Amino acid sequence: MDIVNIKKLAKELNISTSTISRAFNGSPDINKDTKERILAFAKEHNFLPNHYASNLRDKKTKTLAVIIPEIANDFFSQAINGIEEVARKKGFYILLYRTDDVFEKEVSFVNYLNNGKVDGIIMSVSGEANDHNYLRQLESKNVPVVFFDRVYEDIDAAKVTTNDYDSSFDATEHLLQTGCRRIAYLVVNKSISIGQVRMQGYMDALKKHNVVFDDELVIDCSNDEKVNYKILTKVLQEIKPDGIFSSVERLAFATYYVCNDLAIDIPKQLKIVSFSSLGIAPLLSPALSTITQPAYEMGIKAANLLFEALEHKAATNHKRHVVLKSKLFIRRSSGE
Amino acid sequence: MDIVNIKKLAKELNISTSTISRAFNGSPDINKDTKERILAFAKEHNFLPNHYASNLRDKKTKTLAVIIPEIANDFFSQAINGIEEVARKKGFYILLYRTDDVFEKEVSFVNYLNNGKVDGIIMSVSGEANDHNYLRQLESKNVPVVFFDRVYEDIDAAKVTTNDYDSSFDATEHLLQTGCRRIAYLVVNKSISIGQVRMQGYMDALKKHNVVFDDELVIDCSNDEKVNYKILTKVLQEIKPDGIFSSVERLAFATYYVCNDLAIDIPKQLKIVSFSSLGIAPLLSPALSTITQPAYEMGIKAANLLFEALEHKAATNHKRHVVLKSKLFIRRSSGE
DNA sequence: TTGTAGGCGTTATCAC
DNA sequence: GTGATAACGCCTACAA
Repeated sequence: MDIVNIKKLAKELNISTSTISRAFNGSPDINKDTKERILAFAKEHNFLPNHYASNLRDKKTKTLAVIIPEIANDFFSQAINGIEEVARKKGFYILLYRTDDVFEKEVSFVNYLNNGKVDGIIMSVSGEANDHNYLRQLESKNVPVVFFDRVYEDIDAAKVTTNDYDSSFDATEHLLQTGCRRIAYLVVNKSISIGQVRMQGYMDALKKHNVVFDDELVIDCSNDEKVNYKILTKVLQEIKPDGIFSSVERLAFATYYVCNDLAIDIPKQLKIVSFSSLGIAPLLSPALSTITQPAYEMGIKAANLLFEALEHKAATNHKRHVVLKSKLFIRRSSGE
Repeated sequence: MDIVNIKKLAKELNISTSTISRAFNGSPDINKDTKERILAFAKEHNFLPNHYASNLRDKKTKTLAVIIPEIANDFFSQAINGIEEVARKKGFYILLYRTDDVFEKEVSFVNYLNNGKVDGIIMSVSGEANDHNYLRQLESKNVPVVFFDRVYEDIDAAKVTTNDYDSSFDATEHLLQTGCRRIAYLVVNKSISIGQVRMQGYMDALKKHNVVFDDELVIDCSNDEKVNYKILTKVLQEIKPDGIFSSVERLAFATYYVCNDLAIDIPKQLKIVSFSSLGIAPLLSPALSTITQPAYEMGIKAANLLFEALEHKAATNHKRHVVLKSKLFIRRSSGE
């Protein structure tokens, strides 16, 4: 017997489809025995209500989209874990999308979602200096959005970030205090707000310590490892910084590789601090000093904000911006 | 104007819903001008066909589920990247689910999918010695399944694995050749097939070199880092192996931490080789010798197998098992 | 407590 | 090349 829908089940059981529906939806208006009989029979025949049909009826997808620049990255994968944790408790499922930091992919995916595909969206964005109207359209369709880590300031959505300015200031100051005077700032995308905020912390720390900001020391890197290797090789050979403040984990690793090949001693000749969520930073050679963001907690918080918006549609007008604290871990790469 | 569905669009344009539908589905039976007019108008009003309604009609979800034990793990996140890559090209989306290596979660999620929620499933499994009937039910509903890395041998589905036996044999032999005689085998879940296959390679290498297998040297670890730390501390203090062959990346890291704290010198006092997809293994202190699986390629392959099954439902009867090759990288943790 | 009927938004079939 | 209509599987008034 190949029972596939509520109708056939109804026929088999000599019962109406509505009663069956009630059995599956925790309705109080149903006899306990009837319900048990239905559920038992359904289970036996391996039946479950079709999610798409239910959704078509009541416009609840129980699904949320997570849009991030990359997956194979400790920060993001930990954040996903946090989001998943919350989503699961709520009985929600996750549609995952990776933008590779390409703005167009972000736009096309968000547009695709713009038709009742998901109940809400959690994202870390990829393109700053662009038109963000595709996001405003979601708002008009009541699909709440929560940004985490990388946000668009011009969009009125809930946001979860970390105290990037302070961390960057502290990390730079730390490098200065260990004696660095020519600190390079490594960044992938200067234009996105997070890159700017972090750079501001860096600049202000320099200023406080009367070190002149040198434009040459702001190193714009790429997403391509080989390109970064070349860029950094050139920087270490020609610009010769004595400190590195990396706003992106990947760039710190690239620096390590270059130092290995150029036989530059970390931390003697070059001190390094980097934003990083790598759990095994202490195991690197030398142990990497990190600004570690609470990635998992950020995921949890972002998901909670989303569910708040979902659950009290009304109170959604005051969008919240939650700022969590990162932690600076000083290790051998910037110490003695 | 708040156009939300094909009907209202039709009214606005003085055109039938069928024509609009045709415009969106690349039907040849439509006047080019009409089509352009419709698409332009739709775009202007931010309309897209509702995915759930379409699905209800033609039973194509354009979505596939990816079920894995963990996300924050280089192997799996790289594999997801590969899967995503292929899925995207096919216009498919990904529903991600993490089992935390808990068999019950795997079952409950798969059961949830058992109602037309997705077109296919790619998974790396979590519970070996169990009843896998929940998976057989998918088969009857024509939801193809592809396993990767961790598979159930008793389920007739396409599989993508690596040459685990050979790699394990080679890694163990390498340790023996560097002089190790008491090599501990670290494993998380002895019972799953992948743990067994890797252990067999280990045992056979021992035998070939006339080293007696010692049960005491098979170290059953957990998913909890603190517990592992304790277990490994005890092992290094009491059982005192001179080599470690770790079937799971995480356990190698734990060993590093323990060695740091016990002041055990790697590789002088203890040599280590581990399965690992960590890109920065060379940057560890000391650089970690790894068996590196082609995670990304495995994801690609798994997704391709799934699409094959999806596209030629007929030819699905001979399920394929693809075996890719891992690579042994010998670095300082097991050398001089 | 249970049943009937209409509709969610789309598309395939058939007619024109 | 276009339009009317039924159906996909489910849920919720409303009626009984």
